[in-house]
Amino acid sequence: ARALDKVQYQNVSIVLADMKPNVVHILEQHGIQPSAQRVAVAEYVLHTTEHPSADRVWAGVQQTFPIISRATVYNTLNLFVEKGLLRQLHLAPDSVLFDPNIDRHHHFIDEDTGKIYDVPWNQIEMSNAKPLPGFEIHGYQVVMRGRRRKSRR
Amino acid sequence: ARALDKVQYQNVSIVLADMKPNVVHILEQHGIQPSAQRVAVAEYVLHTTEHPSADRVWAGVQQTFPIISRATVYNTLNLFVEKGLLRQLHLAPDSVLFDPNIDRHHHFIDEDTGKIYDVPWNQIEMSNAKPLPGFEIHGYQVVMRGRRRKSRR
DNA sequence: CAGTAGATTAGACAACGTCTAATCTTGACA
DNA sequence: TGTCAAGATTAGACGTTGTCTAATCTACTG
Repeated sequence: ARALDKVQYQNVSIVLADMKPNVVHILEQHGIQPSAQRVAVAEYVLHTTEHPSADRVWAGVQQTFPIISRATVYNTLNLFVEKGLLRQLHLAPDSVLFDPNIDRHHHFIDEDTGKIYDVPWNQIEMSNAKPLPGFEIHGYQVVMRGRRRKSRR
Repeated sequence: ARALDKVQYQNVSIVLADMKPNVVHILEQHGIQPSAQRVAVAEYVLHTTEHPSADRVWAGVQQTFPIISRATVYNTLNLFVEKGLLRQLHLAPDSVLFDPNIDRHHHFIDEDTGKIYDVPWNQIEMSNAKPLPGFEIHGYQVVMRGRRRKSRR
């Protein structure tokens, strides 16, 4: 695997000091060419416990990697989803969210803030989650909605 | 309750022949002023088993009620949701969908066509669907994804 | 050191949903 | 019935999200 400790674009070169080689390996294991931009996006999106939107990722990555375009972030995130590195969530009306947790789990949505929380898979017992007749099921999850309880005593 | 058998706008009057008075009562029961446009939207959206988007509703209503603007359809659908007549679904990346079925139920998404099917509430047995600590839960549902099975023999 | 495949880019573009100011209709009241 | 205020509707502008395209750049090959 290559070092990938710097990248240059348009005569400007950028040193990627803190890039853990770990991320490069993850990309390669998923059959993704580890360009510097992709490493930067992976570095951000795989190390968050939130569920950021594409533009949120763009803003976050730009802080450590200023030279990256919006199109690349969108391309990269879609590539990661295609390669099984991320999952897309369609839970909010505003935008698609990306979930770095690819293990089975459920979601809880705070209706006030829009924040999304992971719920462990085995916290909910479920049975008879069968597909419709004539269909095959690819996956399922429980989506819960609620809001923070008023503190009382 | 008023008759509401016609409406006029900009010197053009439209007769609402087939409007079931039933729909007018439903609107009034939910505290909604039954204008002609609202009745037309309700007539369409409450009598479908699909899960149309707002623009889909607009197109559908226009076939029987040509004089209605896009803004009114959006306003009306949002009003219906606010008054508990419809529910919003955030299942697809493209647009918000509206569900005339306000009873508890689950959903199955055909990943090929994007079509959404209702799944009866009691078909799935679930337990321990508790809120996160410090939260109160407002509702929950199971979202399943899959595709039509290839026919074989 | 060229040549080529793949990655990146800026900006145009399309779709969805909201907003605003103006206009219209309705219902109340005289 | 005529007037008026409150509410409903409208066209179009606008903002955001996401995709697309053609051009440019980088990295790999020999």
